[in-house]
Amino acid sequence: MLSLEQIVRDPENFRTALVRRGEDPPIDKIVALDSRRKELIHLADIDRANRNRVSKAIGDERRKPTTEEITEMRAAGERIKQLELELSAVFDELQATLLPIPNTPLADVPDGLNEESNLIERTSTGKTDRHGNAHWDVATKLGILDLEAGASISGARFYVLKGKGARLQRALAAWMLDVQTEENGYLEIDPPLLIKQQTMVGSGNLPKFRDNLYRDEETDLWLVPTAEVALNGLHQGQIIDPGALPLKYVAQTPSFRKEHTSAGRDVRGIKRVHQFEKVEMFRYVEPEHSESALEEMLTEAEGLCERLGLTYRVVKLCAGDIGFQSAKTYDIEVWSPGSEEWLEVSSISTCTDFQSRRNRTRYRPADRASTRLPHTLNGSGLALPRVWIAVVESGLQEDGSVVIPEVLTPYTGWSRIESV
RNA sequence: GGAGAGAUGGCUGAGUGGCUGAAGGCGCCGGUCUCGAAAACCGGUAUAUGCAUACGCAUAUCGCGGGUUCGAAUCCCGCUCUCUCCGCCA
Repeated sequence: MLSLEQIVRDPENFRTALVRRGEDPPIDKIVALDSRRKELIHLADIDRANRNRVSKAIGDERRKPTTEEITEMRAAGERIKQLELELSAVFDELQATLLPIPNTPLADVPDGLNEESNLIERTSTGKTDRHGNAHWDVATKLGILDLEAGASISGARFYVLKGKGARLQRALAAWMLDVQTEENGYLEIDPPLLIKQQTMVGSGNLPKFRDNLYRDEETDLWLVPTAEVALNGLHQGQIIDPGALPLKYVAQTPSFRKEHTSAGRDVRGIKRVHQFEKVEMFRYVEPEHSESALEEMLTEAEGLCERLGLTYRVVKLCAGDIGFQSAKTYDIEVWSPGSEEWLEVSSISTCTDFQSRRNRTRYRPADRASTRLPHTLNGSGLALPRVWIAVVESGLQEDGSVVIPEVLTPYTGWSRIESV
């Protein structure tokens, strides 16, 4: 959520920033609602202050209230109730208006309304001219991927990994978690996967993106679409102690996404599925450090691709292509020789204070200082099925076997996947 | 699922209708003392909103929501969460 205070102070600034994303925000409506809100607060406060004064006098003088006082105070109480009623309606409308508005892009985010305006920052030295069989052929033949079984158990866009295929994924996840916790200083978290509505609102996934989320009707809980949601909820409503920032968390969880907005796209293989594993990095930082934290996280995620020997590139998303809660995003894409395309395996964003404000997550910079909103950053480190695809397709040998990256062998106990 | 207990400030813990935004203690911050420190003593220590250039003033908040009352942390109703015991269960 954007700052109401700041919008009212400088409406045009917000309008301009949001237009860059292709949005036409109802800024005028917000400003009008806010001035009505202030007016109502003021009127109710006058009545309340008066009532408090009279009641206190009665108490101090240890007497019964007079008939006139009772009549008058009852009338005041009635007015207060009415004002509060309208105030709560105005507040609700203000919330409903603000919640679907996305974050404002940072100044250095490139202009553009769709992915064509994204900037390729750099491409690793690996080959991109290498072609091979697609993972759905290679892996099926090796007996490590069973798309039919996935479809039979759960339907389209579900899959089953078997044997060394399952082990490969587990090894990737374990290795990534180890790198993040042992080298990069993240604290490992194993969060709940069923999420309260309030927490989903806090991260920015609700109210706008309910179509892409799974939900249990009976308990009103939502399946995590990314661990970001849970890690972002970790401190909601809290005031983080002085000196505690930065907080760095990493979690491996499944991600559940309906993906029917993209029906018909990427239908083959496991590139786009309803349930996938992902290792997610998340940081809470002081606003002063959020830009450098973003660069660090990018470097950390790139390091993983590098050490897996994958060909990858870094893309800086344009204003129209960054996610709802993001102010600036880098994507990392790895080359899939089989399908001859770049696969997004990581998306690294700073959400500035957008999520903290929704969550009421605050921190105290120093003892006795007043609270501020921390910046939150998230980044995949990395998304598993796509890394799995790239590892399998890139490691494909002439004889149909697959050689896996050396960093993984301590986690697998073998270095090659052979035909059965 | 059944029975019971509880939820007050950073922590602990008083408080059954007005003098309680909230005693006392701990912690924290500042000061006195000291060569320095400890101890002792003095003072200060919640969040949010509105108004004001500002000193500041006002309002709200004692798990959450509603009700009674001139007035609610305190009385009534509903909910959530935590704890204990029983049942069930990976």
